Amino acid sequence: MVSVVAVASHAGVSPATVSRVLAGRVPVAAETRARVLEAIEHLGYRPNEVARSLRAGRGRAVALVTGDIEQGIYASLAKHVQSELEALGLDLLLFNLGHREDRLRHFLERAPSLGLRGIVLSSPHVMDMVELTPVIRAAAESGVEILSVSQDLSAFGITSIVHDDVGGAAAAVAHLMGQGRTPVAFVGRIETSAIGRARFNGYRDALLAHGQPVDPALVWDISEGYRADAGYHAASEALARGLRFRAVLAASDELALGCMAAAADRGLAVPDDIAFVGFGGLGWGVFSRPSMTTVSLDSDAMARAVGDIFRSQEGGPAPANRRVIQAKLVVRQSA
Amino acid sequence: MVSVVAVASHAGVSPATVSRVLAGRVPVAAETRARVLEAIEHLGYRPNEVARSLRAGRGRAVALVTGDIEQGIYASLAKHVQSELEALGLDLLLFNLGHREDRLRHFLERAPSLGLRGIVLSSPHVMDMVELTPVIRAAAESGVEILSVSQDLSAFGITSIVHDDVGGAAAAVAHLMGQGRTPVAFVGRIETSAIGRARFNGYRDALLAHGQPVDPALVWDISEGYRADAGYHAASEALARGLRFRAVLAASDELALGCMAAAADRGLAVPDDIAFVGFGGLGWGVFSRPSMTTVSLDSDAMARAVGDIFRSQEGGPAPANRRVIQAKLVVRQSA
DNA sequence: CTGAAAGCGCTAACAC
DNA sequence: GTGTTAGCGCTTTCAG
Repeated sequence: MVSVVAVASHAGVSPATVSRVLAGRVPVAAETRARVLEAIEHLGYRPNEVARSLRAGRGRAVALVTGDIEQGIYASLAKHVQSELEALGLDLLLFNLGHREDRLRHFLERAPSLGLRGIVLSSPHVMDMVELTPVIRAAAESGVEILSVSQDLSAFGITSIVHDDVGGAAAAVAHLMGQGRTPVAFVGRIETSAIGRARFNGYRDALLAHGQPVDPALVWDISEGYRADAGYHAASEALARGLRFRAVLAASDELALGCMAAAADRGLAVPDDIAFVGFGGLGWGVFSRPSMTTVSLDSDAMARAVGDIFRSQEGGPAPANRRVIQAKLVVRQSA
Repeated sequence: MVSVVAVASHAGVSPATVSRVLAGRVPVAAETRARVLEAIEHLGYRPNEVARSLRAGRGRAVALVTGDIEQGIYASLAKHVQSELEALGLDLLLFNLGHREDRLRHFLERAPSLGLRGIVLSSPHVMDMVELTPVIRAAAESGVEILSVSQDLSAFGITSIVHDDVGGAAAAVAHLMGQGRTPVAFVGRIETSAIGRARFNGYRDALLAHGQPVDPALVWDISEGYRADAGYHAASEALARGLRFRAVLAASDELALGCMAAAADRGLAVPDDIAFVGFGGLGWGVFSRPSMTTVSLDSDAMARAVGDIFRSQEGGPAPANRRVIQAKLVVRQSA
């Protein structure tokens, strides 16, 4: 690997000067700079990022910690965050928890020694903040910017970028009520999911606001993950038990798809017999049949907000400790 | 950050001894080791990975370069590869090309300076190997292990892990022929996609093997991406033009979903009027209605093969230059 | 405006 | 078995 020393000797200057030309913050004689630039070009020199990181005390990587990258919403977030970071000259380290939340702690403990610039927590899982706080504080003190995307941890002093899950769920319920599709069931109140809980709260509050009861039998908890199979099983069981409901609000598009399949398998018409609303706004929702009405989340806006945090680190104004992104109901065929 | 020096002084030994205890390759007196371990524990010491990387000349990160992480198959691959790498103590750097292939070159140029352990190329895009070869060679010479996953680049000396796309496509065609669903159309021969091309070749060869003509009007190129909308538009147009076909083989599950939507929108019955086969075997395919017959790809097996490469780097036997993973037809309702 | 020198944290030689 | 030393490649004082 060609180093500063090689460039320096080729240009007949000292390594320090090469470094100065690279940094561009200190004046260097135009003629000297030209010679250095020529040498860099000639030798194909690339500054060693590892050495820079060691020197600087931190590197240029930001970790994205997801619950499950296979779920469309996290994949979408990963895409946009990567793109945003790249524009800032930062790299994205991907860490997928795969619903094994104990691994989060180990990762956080490793963070300072990895020289991470930041960590974007994007797990829906309810975290044991009592256990995690010391680790997070240690990381933060060593200069790692920690933020939560999707789950609100601002109460714990962690900058959070969240969707208006409550508002989104409420909009969905209002839409269903407006069509007279009651009762409305809810699927996806995973006990361990902070997001599932928030969406459930929005559903519950909206029902109450409309003077509707919240029927526990119509709230389907699922054990883990927001995958289609969980939705299928929950809805199938409800239908088998003869529960009466005219609509289902699901905590993810995948869950909603599973539910719709269960309805279809019983010969029910969507949305006439039962209407379905998903959460996420994933691309394929347009092409399911019936196409999916969904509370659309804006990964791009979330990613831009993440970018803002890291931009502000470079001297700009610090963004708010809590940033809320709107969730918008997209009405299609299923409701 | 607590360093070796701090640990050393706390344990009353030299930094080198601490390092030796950590490495575990050199004998250290049991009593000394215990003192060091105690100091490490006591101070909460974590070796600085950046310093290690600088010293060792390379780090512990492997980059996964995807075409589009939002596509289910790449998200799935990312998940499994991350998990596999983690077991090896390696981190995953995610780089999403987003179909802007010129960025690949820049990334490859940066690779050596990032101290990457390896690069997993997982883009379907046809690469300009004439342009890329020098960059790849430079990276390889600096110790970065480069491998291609999904696209066969073994002819260029790049270890490749590929699915049997040809065999998978052939199995799909054979299945459709066995049901008498001819003619069979193909969607997704993207000009710039090596994988789309491979799958098309399998389709073409299988048709010919069955004594069927390959009708150019039934091969739908799409401009970019394997998204559902492209499939929808291609199939809609074909139907609008009155083209006659009884089945469609799509180069991705997303494309197939789009095609099925187009058929549904025209009131056609699936699979009776037209049958559809996707490519990928994504989880939600079970829950589309009709559920999707698909050529199932095995991201997990691919990831394990990737893991094998990096395991072998640590001294084991080097795996073959080309590894083929079977693609298996999964028959569901759509065909 | 430029050079010399120190040092980020670690480990591999090389002594002892 | 253990300590001393040097150096990975870079940037940043500190001199000049």
